[in-house]
Amino acid sequence: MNGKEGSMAIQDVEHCECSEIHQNTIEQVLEQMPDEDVLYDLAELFKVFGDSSRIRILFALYGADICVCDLAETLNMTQSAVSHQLKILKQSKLVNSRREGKQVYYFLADDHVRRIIAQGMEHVTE
Amino acid sequence: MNGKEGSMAIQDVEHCECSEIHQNTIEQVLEQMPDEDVLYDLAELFKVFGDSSRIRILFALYGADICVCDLAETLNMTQSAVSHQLKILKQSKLVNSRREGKQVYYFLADDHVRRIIAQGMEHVTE
DNA sequence: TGAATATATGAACAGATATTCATATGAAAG
DNA sequence: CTTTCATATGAATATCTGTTCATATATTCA
Repeated sequence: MNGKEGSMAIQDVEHCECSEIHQNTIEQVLEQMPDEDVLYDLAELFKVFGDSSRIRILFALYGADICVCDLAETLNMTQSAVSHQLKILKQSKLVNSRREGKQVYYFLADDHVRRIIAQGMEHVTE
Repeated sequence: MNGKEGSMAIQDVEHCECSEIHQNTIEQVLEQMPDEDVLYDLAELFKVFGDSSRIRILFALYGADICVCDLAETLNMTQSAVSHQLKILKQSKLVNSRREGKQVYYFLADDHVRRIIAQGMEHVTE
């Protein structure tokens, strides 16, 4: 009895007890929303940036390619911890790596990463 | 015995067993790194974007001001869950609110939010 | 081939976090 | 002022996540 009836289906649960629901507002908003999976991917992307260790790694790689060991030393982290985080960063396509003998050098994948970080910095440092 | 001695102090622990540490690389990287607290704040900021529910809320608010109840209904969330997330978004200064009678309308705080999201979208939808 | 070194990875644990449930607050209408 | 309605909030819980520890993999050098 809230103006939403019939063919909606899937989940016919109430989510709030309010009676003042603006149905047309809701529909308009829903129309301009990206697909659920895009939203999910976007959240996942930001989640990767949302950790101090990973942000520090990304900043370290901002200007130069660095090997795992130097990263660990620079950031006061365990080699293992760095490796784990680098794996996450690589899976998210934020960094890439190349092998040089025994060492593996990591570097930022592209300029998207730099731009996203730069945007965030603007908000933080204003 | 790794070339780093004397006045460093604070934490004199080894973080990896590598002997091939490039000391000058490390120093250069450390110089161009922002302060720890800036990095922390930046990570905290992205952490807020790094959750599906909050991203969905932000997208819903992208084009229009919406009250809590409509948000809940639109996003298939509990009113309580929405409120909790809105609080986090507000504390991070990503949204603001105004009261209109019994309802509270939320809206994006500024264009930083839109730009950060837009940058993320570029990476995700490419 | 074998030893040494740099990196990767799996399991376990501790800390963080999103949701739910119950309830409090605050505005509005009678 | 009392009731009703919209929102806020505290506590509890289940889930997720980052680090550590132990160990595996892979490359170089003797």
